[in-house]
Amino acid sequence: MKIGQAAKKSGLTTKTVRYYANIGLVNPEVDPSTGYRKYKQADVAKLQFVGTARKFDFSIEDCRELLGLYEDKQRPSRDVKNVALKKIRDIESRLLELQSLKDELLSLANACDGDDRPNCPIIDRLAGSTT
Amino acid sequence: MKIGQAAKKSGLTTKTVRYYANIGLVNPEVDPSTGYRKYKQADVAKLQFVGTARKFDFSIEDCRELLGLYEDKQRPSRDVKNVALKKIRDIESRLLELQSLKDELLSLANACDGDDRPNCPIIDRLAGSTT
DNA sequence: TATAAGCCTTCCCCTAAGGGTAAAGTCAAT
DNA sequence: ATTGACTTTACCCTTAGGGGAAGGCTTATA
Repeated sequence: MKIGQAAKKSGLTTKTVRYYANIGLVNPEVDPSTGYRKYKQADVAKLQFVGTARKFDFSIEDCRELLGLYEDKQRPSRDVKNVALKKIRDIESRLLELQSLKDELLSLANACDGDDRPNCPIIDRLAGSTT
Repeated sequence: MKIGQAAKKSGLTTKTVRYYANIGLVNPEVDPSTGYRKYKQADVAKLQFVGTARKFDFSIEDCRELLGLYEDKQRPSRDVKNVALKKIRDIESRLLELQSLKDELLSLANACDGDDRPNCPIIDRLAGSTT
């Protein structure tokens, strides 16, 4: 099938599918007379796989690795689990950062009257006041 | 003072300070004979202010707005608080997303034996298995 | 058969917030 | 005068594509 249908079936945009072909992530056949990309069912499955992995916040390079693990039906599940655990650790550290950011912002916001008067602890804090 | 010292005092890189000048965020004077940027104390304070705001995850455009509020000593604190509350809402929605991502990844990882055998629920899920 | 619609191709510029590096001008001290 | 440290602009790089132009292909219809 042509790229438009492959995109529709995989839930991606043609732009994205073409991008994946360009970076060698999902390589379709190419009709040499027209230059049109031709996608098989297996290619669509890979596109869907990548689409799902991207939703899980895996980077393109992560997806490249996962796709390799996906295609190697004999690889130890340990290899896959390690990639997932690493991603989980990434997410956890971002969660911690964001949480503490939110906490400090929230306490600043709570300390700010938020009325017509100019006094503002938020600005004071951003300006470096240590109090 | 010249850019190197302003950068040091503000805790930013010269690259960053130059960038802020280029986008009109913190505008130093320029010596027309040499082209060197000249930073005053007030400029350094603004750089520090932006540096702190950036650590709070405010975008450059947010910083531009906050800098305006910082310079206007008469603005109602409400204006500042609104910017902060919006950022807090942003952070909260990202926290929710990341948390649910982490939860699903974690349950997948827990379901995966992570041993020598190839069977892997993580791959299965990425491949679209609804189970 | 002509032609128009709708698909496909490559190519280039755009995003956020700078980092890296090169070539060239400037400043301070020797 | 020269050396070394500092500064300038300018260009390319990063993520993961999005937008759109210009031109080729295909299919349906008049």
